[in-house]
Amino acid sequence: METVMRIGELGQATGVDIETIRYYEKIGLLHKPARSNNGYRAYGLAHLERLAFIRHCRALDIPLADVKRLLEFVAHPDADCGDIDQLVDAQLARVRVHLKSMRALERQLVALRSQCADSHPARECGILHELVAAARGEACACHVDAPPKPQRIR
Amino acid sequence: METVMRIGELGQATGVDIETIRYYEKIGLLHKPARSNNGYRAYGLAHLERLAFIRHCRALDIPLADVKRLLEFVAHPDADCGDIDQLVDAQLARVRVHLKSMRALERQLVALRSQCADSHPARECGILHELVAAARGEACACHVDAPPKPQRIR
DNA sequence: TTCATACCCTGTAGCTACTACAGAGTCAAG
DNA sequence: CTTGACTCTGTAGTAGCTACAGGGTATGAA
Repeated sequence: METVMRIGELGQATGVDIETIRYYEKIGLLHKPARSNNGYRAYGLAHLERLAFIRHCRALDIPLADVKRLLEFVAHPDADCGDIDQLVDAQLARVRVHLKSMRALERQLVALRSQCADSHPARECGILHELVAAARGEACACHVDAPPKPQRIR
Repeated sequence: METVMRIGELGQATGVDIETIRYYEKIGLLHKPARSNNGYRAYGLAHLERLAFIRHCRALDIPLADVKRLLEFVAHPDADCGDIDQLVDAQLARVRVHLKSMRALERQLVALRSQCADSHPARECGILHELVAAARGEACACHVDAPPKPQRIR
């Protein structure tokens, strides 16, 4: 008794969009499935497991390139796993950097938000004033602790 | 005495990459500057201010489409600013959602990371085991409090 | 039988916000 | 007269999808 699923069922089972599944196949992350007589993709349990694995890694925001490497480790259990912890470390570092800037961002936006509450002509808008002043390098509510020096953005 | 800058100087003054400046011009965010005899872009103070404004908004991670709207408010100070606070609110909400998921992510990655320290065959790698188990919907170190139900990602 | 509808197929283009060239022209200093 | 730093245009690439267009297929109801 073999489990065979069409793409829609696989999507349902894993919570992954159909288009995304086809995309994963196209970039070689998901193996090409067999086809039914009508040309529909026919997936088995192995596909389900692999896709669930990918999905879980993506939920951890691990880039697809790294997911690919992890899948290779899964496929070759005798290979040395020396890089796996580094891969996770790198991901953790990325997340922490992101987290730090997000926290700063939140503070800045809260400060900015406090400058304007109601509707009125834009010329009287505290938010706009803040943004314009900040752009001029003046001290602003949202960047009180930041140096006025221009820094390279992303 | 008019201030005239070439693109490189403008980039230096604002900390924005030259290619990015041209990109902003192309998408209509930055006005087309006058040209010198040799065809080089010749920027004035207005461009400097506008670009600094954009840069500051981007540092707050405000999407370019919203930056465009803000610039329209700056250009039309008599217009009602009713939407500006909502725009900032929306941005704040985005950042907070992001922040929340990032915090969860960090916890999960830390838990995952603790499963593996040294180099050994992949079949013995705790990280890999965790990921595979998680993909199967079993309780895993990184998702102890999460339901095993598949959820739509992104 | 015919029709609606709910699937599925391929292929391509779009999204955000840049970034990275290629291939050419301009200009000042040595 | 050459070198090097700057500038120009235009195109294509990045991540990770997402959204079509334009077609085929399967199933139940009228």
